[in-house]
Amino acid sequence: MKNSEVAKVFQDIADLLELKGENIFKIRAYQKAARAIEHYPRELKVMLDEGEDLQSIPGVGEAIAKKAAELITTGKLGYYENLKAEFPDGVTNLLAIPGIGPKTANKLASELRISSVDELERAINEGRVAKLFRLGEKTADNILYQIQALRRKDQRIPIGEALPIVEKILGALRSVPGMKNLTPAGSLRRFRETLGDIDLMGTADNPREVVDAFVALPQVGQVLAQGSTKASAIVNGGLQVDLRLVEHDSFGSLLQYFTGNKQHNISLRERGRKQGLKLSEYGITDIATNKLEKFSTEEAFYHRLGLQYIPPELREAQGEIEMAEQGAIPKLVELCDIKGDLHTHTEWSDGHDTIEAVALTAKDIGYQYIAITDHSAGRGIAHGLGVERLREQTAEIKALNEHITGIHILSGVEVDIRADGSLDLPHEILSELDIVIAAVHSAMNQSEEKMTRRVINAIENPDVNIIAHPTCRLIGEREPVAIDLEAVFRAAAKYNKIMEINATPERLDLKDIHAFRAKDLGVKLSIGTDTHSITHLGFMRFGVGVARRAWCEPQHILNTLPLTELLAALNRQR
DNA sequence: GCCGTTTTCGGCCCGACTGTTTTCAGTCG
Ligand SMILES: Nc1nc2c(ncn2[C@H]2C[C@H](O)[C@@H](COP(=O)(O)OP(=O)(O)OP(=O)(O)O)O2)c(=O)[nH]1
Ligand SMILES: [Mg+2]
Ligand SMILES: [Mg+2]
Ligand SMILES: [Zn+2]
Repeated sequence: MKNSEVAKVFQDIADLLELKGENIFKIRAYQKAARAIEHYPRELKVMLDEGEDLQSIPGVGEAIAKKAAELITTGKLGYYENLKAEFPDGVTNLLAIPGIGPKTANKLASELRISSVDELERAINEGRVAKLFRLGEKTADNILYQIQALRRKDQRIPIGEALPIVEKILGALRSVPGMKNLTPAGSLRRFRETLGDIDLMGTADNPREVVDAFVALPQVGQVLAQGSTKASAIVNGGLQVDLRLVEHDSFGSLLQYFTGNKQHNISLRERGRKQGLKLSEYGITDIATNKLEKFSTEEAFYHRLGLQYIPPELREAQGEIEMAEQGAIPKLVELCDIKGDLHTHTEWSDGHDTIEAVALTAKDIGYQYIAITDHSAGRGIAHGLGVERLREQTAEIKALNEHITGIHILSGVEVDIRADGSLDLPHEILSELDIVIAAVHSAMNQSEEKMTRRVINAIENPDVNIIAHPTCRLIGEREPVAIDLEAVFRAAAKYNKIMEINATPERLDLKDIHAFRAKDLGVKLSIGTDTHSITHLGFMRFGVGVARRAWCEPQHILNTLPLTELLAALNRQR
């Protein structure tokens, strides 16, 4: 059973306990544990197999660890089954409707016997909901609207899709009079791979005026909430934007609050409490004197708490506060540390541009080197290169290297890993190349055992340097293949092979928590854009974002090495 | 249910907005 499935069960337990009216802190404990498990860098099943204690996960104690073990080993959880039996099926679906919390859901279930979204819709249309105590016409209308919105919209948006839209919204917001220090926050600033909404913030002499001007923008549709310091609205026909404003001198504390994540904020605030301090978006209040201290920067805010600054990408409540206490936050890799791109395609296979165009664009970016890694001729790949074409390409690259200055082109290939684990090209040609990346492109529904064996086979192959997009997932479109990454990483560490962080925004593969685990096991990583057109070279920022969320420093990333050291490292591998 | 550099018991983040409220509960960020 996968972590995501375990997390779902605990989240569902939390929902059921809410409906039941259980102690709120017990509910929060389940919610916290569910989130922690969902984002934990190791599979709980593997931990159990290796006899490790699940209580090392923050928020997981004796009771939840025991329940998780039962769930994973037997596939069922008695406590959960009993709890579910107390409620009609599907009643927790009501809680997914924005505006409906446990009290309302409970009321709907107990007084109107409603246990599904469809039933709720009918009841509203028949006027039964508005008659309930403390509900009314407006509330009923709002619920109806939210039901329809929920049916339209497809959950979370990949960050790669969101960023161009965010740029447009930022452009429009900059024109709002009085708006200062406009800044992205929330999951967008933390660089999560998908975003639930777009959180933007700023400062103003008069926040209310700016909020009013925001909702009046032509791009802004339905306004979900609007007050004197913030507004939530649907922008560009779908995306929810949360805009928050404070006065100028609270910029640092607002940025801290609004960047999150929620659990990071709660943990930080609990820690502050123990020092007699009350933390909020307005600043830090000394509880004894009731004096509010304001902060213009986040750095000062964290320092006031005796903590090292924590980069946004690390604020996921996975031990970063304890590390900051000890001054142990690493200096994360940055875009400017990247010396070249190791995964690109040209018109020689399925790319759009010439080798020269790709190389010159890379040079403009400031890279020292660029690897051309077109596809091999394997099954399912259009325009892949065979031995002869690859030799021709190598000759052309050699010629180009002689007349282009300021950038070195590596000749390489992205060789297909066949279903049986063998490579699509023979040793003779692979050994002539500067770099060989290998990847799965077909037969993706193999069993976990087969797929794992297949990829480890490629890792063991002495011609291979890098395993590209190891799980083959496409965010929101294709699930990752079934593969035992723990075993793959151990093999990569043993054979000194590199795992790729594929920076194409719909891939981001390895993803953050898996890259973290690989790094922890001593596996070196590379970041490659998988460029198919020169504009894609800019995807590097997404890969760096993933690497930062994986706590990577420059030393963990192969392509932070300067050219001569890179070539030496590649040679040592083969 | 979790957790501990004051604690193994008794706390558990803090504030904004809405609707229906005659003073605040519910929900959300
Ligand atoms: N202190 C505190 N801060 C919160 C709470 N809920 C949200 N925040 C802060 C931290 C969040 O990152 C930020 C934005 O809230 P969102 O609901 O948009 O969450 P976030 O952007 O992290 O994730 P998302 O991708 O939108 O699901 O507001 C809370 O309950 N307490
Ligand atoms: Mg958000
Ligand atoms: Mg938000
Ligand atoms: Zn590729």
